[in-house]
Amino acid sequence: MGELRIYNTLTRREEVFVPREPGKVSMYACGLTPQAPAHVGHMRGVIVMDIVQRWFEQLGYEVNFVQNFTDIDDKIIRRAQEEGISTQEVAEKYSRMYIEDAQALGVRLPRFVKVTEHMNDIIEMVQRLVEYGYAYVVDGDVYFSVERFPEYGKLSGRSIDEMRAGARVEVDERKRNPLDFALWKAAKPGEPAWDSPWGPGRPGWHIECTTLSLKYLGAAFDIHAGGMDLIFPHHENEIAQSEAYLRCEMPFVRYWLHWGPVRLKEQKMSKSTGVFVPIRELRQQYEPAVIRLFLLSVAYRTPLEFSYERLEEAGAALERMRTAVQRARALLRTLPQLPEPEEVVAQPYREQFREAMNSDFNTAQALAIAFEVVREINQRLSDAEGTGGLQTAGALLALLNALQWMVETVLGVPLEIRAAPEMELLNQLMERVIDWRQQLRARKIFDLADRIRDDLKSLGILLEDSPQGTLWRLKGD
RNA sequence: GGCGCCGUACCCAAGUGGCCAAGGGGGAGGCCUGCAAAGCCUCUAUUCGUGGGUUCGAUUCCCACCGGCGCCUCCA
Repeated sequence: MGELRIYNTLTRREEVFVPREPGKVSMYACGLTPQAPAHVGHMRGVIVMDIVQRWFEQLGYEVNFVQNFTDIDDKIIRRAQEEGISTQEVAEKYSRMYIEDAQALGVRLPRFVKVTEHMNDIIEMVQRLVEYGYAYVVDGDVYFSVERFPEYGKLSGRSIDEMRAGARVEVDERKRNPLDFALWKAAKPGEPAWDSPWGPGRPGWHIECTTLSLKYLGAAFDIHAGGMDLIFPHHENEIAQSEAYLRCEMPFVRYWLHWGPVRLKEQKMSKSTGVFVPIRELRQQYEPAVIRLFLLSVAYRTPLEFSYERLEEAGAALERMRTAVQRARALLRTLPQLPEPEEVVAQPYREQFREAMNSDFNTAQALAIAFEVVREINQRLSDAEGTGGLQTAGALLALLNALQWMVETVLGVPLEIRAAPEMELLNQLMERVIDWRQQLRARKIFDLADRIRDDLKSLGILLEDSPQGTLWRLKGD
């Protein structure tokens, strides 16, 4: 049970993860088309991949994580026309915004690669597919012939016949099969275009991921990830063209990982439907820690209903963790020296947490373990307050370390209260305020002491009295 | 119509063929406190959509039904 198991969409089962190369993990996530601000649905993928990467690192793997920007396509062209700027400018603008959002959420950035910087690679790959007989040319367009790839449909679990029967797309008469998809699209007048053996044009939708992932990660790389809505047709088509390109001698990808959709008002959050919450907007209202906690409170494959109520709950839960950490630290600070951590106390929790993460990155369960640690920390703090004894200091430290490892290192949720430059000054000021108020309380001038507490509360500064003294903290957002 | 997923307490949400069905939020009571706050303790699913079946035993496996969702078209 000590090994990582990942749900593989291809086999529809959880499988023990075995890397292509010992000690190394190669992974690719389909990035977005930078043509509009990213929304919460995109953010879920970003956070999921961050967690996956972090966990692999904890397991001792060296991670090579690549993600693309599809910086040329129909939507970008349209957007450029709307905004009156070039397609490069559109892509640049929204890519930068995306990176900024990801960083703000504490995400470790993957290696980003752009489609427009790899046109030669793409053209070469399309040429090969034509050469091998998997693709055909019509009027400057190049199409992949799904019938030439017998395993077409293996990822999404459908057959060519089934799909043809239920096809809702209008049929392009030039295609041999309605499911055939474009590898290369001839440019229409006025569109950005690149020279190719078939005339000026640009890549079809799916080819960029094949080209880029194979270029940077090689064949049969470990993990290919994306939202569930990409399973068909995007990833299905990627498999077809990639394995055709590899002459069916080896698989394109070892493990397919897909996260569930974020929904809003009972409907999938999506740019096309106009039902979405931009990350930008959310970031103004909630700090990254709360957003991450919200997203991680549900297993990554489960659809997640977006709601401000859930966000508020995540905020309350985070505050519970932070309060425990703060109290524990305060107690430890009163000791003449830091005790030796009593690891045996924290070990079972670490084990359980590990097991949860190894179960297909089950962050919901992992979080439950973290909260059990919080409870034990609080219990020990209560005991210490009751008896005035600090016998448990070593245990407390071990638990605190474990909690920080779980929540901060692995889940990437910061437990530190924000570290603004003014914080130091505020610290010193509060130290004095608390001291003055303590004197009032000692003289039983409670009305004034209470008024100080109330006034500070209205400013968002909470005071908590305890036998060990008074703790203060800023009210969580 | 086809493929697939889900239905667990007031809300969110893990999970397992058989120990008390995690955890968070909320609520109730108690303890602590000058009062608060925080915290601790207890309680809040004899039960896991409904009806069958398999089994010594099912919430967990199978079937049917009801309800919700995703994909089949751009989509993270």
